[in-house]
Amino acid sequence: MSNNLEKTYNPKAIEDKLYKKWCEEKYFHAEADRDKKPFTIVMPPPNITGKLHMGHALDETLQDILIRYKRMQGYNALWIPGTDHAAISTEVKVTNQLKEEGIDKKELGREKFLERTWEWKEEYGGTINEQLKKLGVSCDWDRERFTMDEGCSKAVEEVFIKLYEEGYIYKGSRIINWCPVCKTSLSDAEVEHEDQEGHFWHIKYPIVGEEGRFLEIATTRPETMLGDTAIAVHPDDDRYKDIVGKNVLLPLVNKEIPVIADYYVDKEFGTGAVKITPAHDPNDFEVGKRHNLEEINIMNDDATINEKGGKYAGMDRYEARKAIVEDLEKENFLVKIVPHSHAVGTHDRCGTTVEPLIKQQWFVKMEELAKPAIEALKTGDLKFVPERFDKIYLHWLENIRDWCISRQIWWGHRIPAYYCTKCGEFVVGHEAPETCPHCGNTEFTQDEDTLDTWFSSALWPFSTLGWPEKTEDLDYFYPTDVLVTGYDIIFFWVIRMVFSGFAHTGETPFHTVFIHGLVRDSQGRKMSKSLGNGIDPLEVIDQYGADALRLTLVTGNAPGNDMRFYNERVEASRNFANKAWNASRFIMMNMEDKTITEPDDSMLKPADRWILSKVNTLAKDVTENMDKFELGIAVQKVYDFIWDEFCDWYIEIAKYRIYRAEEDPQGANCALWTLKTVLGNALKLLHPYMPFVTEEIYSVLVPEEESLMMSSWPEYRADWNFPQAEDIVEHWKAIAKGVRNVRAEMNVAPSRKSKVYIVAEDQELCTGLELMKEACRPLVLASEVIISHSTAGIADDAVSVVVADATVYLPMEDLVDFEAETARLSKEKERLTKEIARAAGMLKNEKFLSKAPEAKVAEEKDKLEKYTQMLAQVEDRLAGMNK
RNA sequence: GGGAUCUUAGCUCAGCUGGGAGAGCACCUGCCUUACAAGCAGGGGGUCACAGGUUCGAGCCCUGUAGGUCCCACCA
Repeated sequence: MSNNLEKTYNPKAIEDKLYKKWCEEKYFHAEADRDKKPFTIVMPPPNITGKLHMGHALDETLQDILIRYKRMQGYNALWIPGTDHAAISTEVKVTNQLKEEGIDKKELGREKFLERTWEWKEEYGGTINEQLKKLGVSCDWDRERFTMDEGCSKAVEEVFIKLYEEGYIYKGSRIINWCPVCKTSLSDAEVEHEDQEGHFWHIKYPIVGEEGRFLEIATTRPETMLGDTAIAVHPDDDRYKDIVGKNVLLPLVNKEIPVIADYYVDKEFGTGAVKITPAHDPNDFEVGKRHNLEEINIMNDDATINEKGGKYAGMDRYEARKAIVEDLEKENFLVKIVPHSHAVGTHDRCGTTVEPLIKQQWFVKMEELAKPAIEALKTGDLKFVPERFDKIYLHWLENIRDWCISRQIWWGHRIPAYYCTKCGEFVVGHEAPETCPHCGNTEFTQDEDTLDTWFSSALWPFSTLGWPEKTEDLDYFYPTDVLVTGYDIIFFWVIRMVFSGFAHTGETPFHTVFIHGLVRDSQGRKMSKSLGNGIDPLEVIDQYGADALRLTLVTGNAPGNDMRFYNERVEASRNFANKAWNASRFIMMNMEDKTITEPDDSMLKPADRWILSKVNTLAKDVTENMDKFELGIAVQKVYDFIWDEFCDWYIEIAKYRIYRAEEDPQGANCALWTLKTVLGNALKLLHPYMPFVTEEIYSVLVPEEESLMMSSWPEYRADWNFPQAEDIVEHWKAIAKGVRNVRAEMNVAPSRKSKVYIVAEDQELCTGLELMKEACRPLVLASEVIISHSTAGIADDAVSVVVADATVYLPMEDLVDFEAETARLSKEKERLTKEIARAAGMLKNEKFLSKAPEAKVAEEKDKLEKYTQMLAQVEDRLAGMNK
């Protein structure tokens, strides 16, 4: 930056360079150190199937802001990165890739398939990390983990065995969600319910022994009638009371099934009679259990009808539906077809309609495990930001059902259960036993199933720190501090991490869950591959820089809310980076060839004190906001400070002394020192949000320091509190605004300078204003500024501007339209009259006086006084005009 | 069916424990003023969805209404 100063900020020229330096210097690395307080975040591991999308960009940016902030505050900040093996997603991807090569997964075999998947992981698994680096994330790459690496796998095995031995894991035959395309079971969380337009088929079943009498049922899935084993009605339903206990004839199948009574049935819905298919519906399964009904599975794993389906065998479930409806119609069993929309479960990874099936699966018994997780939230050991997500968390945990953890796929942690080849009994353990405890056999085969991908990520906060070993890292960094993630993943992951933390480490894995929303497109739609409306963060970085992207993602949005993303917003952020860059460029240009020293306190002008005071307050406010996770508010304050206070006012005021460096080197030094100091602090406050541009500027501004990211966070200091200086500068600002305003209204050319008279009664104010007279002269476009107590010597028709405690006069008779000036003053009079009425009204209110806080009452009194005085001045002016 | 959340300027959204309505973009006017036209200065524009209530005081708290979004849920 020093020699060839680029006029606009060019992120490409610095980002990669700085990131490389940070890595080389090991700034991101953290080791346990008992002299420092730890601050730990584990990164939600991106899937190895994925590439960086806006959701990641947001998630990682928030984490990076927190970790950089805490690091600067002196914490031993550790951020652990890693990736997730994403069991089903990856298996689907690799399977498809093989398919394109004409290779069938089954034929390839398990071993070869896994080899292939590992290759795939090596090739693509790391790309997302490279993309993350473009964002500037300061995570500890030396500690990068993978959910299927040795340590994590060990943790998974340990947990499985432990939970099994404690009775929390069991194997059972239960109805589960089955994906007929992926051919695996799914947990409830992996099933998405979407409303689909379907039909209600009304079918009549002949009642056995009552010739000509039928029982009419309504169903959305006629094909499952092949597996019907009963018809259920409500016990109190008078329509059907007499036929409970009788049999009906199942059409097409020609089998007699009983009519049973069960409270599950809703009398008001449909016909009040429900066909019961225990093997293909979760409710029917429950009803079947209560009534000891036979469970007839009529489907194969690919959702075609099996041999139990008679003539329909071999048909797909939807073909079978069509054929069955046709046959029912042919044989006069179909009463009517009514359009009906209802919720259909689909697999969240592939969109296939889920088929409820009875299967042998492994489950985690949840009720007991959920209790400490519920308790933690209630006691405050765990909290959500924003709080409203408490309810979602609690509702899920309080209604939790057992977790189906086995998957019939190959990519994942294999279940550590070993089956005796002779008697078929199994043993759970780290490896197969020597001999079967049941029959003495010595041959075993391991369970073919793998575990739900979330089973391993549930252990992430402690498996990454070495658990189950009792490592120093675990002892020092665990529990972690904050978990940052989207609300869409609370069920899958957050809840499972919390109960796992309690079950295996005895404590919550983090004390705060910081939840963010989704990044949507400019029209508010979810970004998706199918819509093709996704915006690639890397392209945004390429075009505008990582800092601009990061700033965009954290501003203009309240925590937990979704946000819309569009380039105009990034442009605004980029412009801000450029603004900061240019302000710095200006300062650097003027600092060249000079040694800046800290001036004696007495040398400081009101403007210097004012801006020091401002940046000091800013540090305090920003820290408070960040501690409350109000990141958007915090950075907005820094933005406003840099642009509106520092650039628009302080730099402009400082120019006077800078340009007179030769006549007054001490004054220039004083201004430059203040510029450097204040900018340095502002850069620190901005650094967590915009790490690259701030680091680059800082390295030139403060070359004596090693790095901005490793520097210390500004703290509020009592000696940088200058209310009097602030008062003077605020007066000057009001004067400048008033002058500019009036000139603009009168269309005075900017090039035309005028004399500016400031008349104020208060001596102290006059003295204060006088101190900055020359520095502020350009701000009021003045040829000369005259400050005094009286209007003596000012032409009667001079234009006046009334500000608090003072009146400003601009003698521009030739340029001013007399009528326009009268009108303007009248308008001003009206405004002031209103303000006075408002304040006076409040002060007349007895209740206000007695109940409002004293400070508020005093404030209103001050305003009343101020406006009254201003009104008098305006009226004076008007009287003068009308002479 | 249960729950959450939103409704504020033309657009997208902030607005922390209640104390004179804000930003960015867009728009209008004037400026290439030696850091920045990705800029500077000035300006217009809002019944804070609606109706009640609490309060000295409500965009903010309470109740209800309307509309939108999302999540959960075993009415076949």
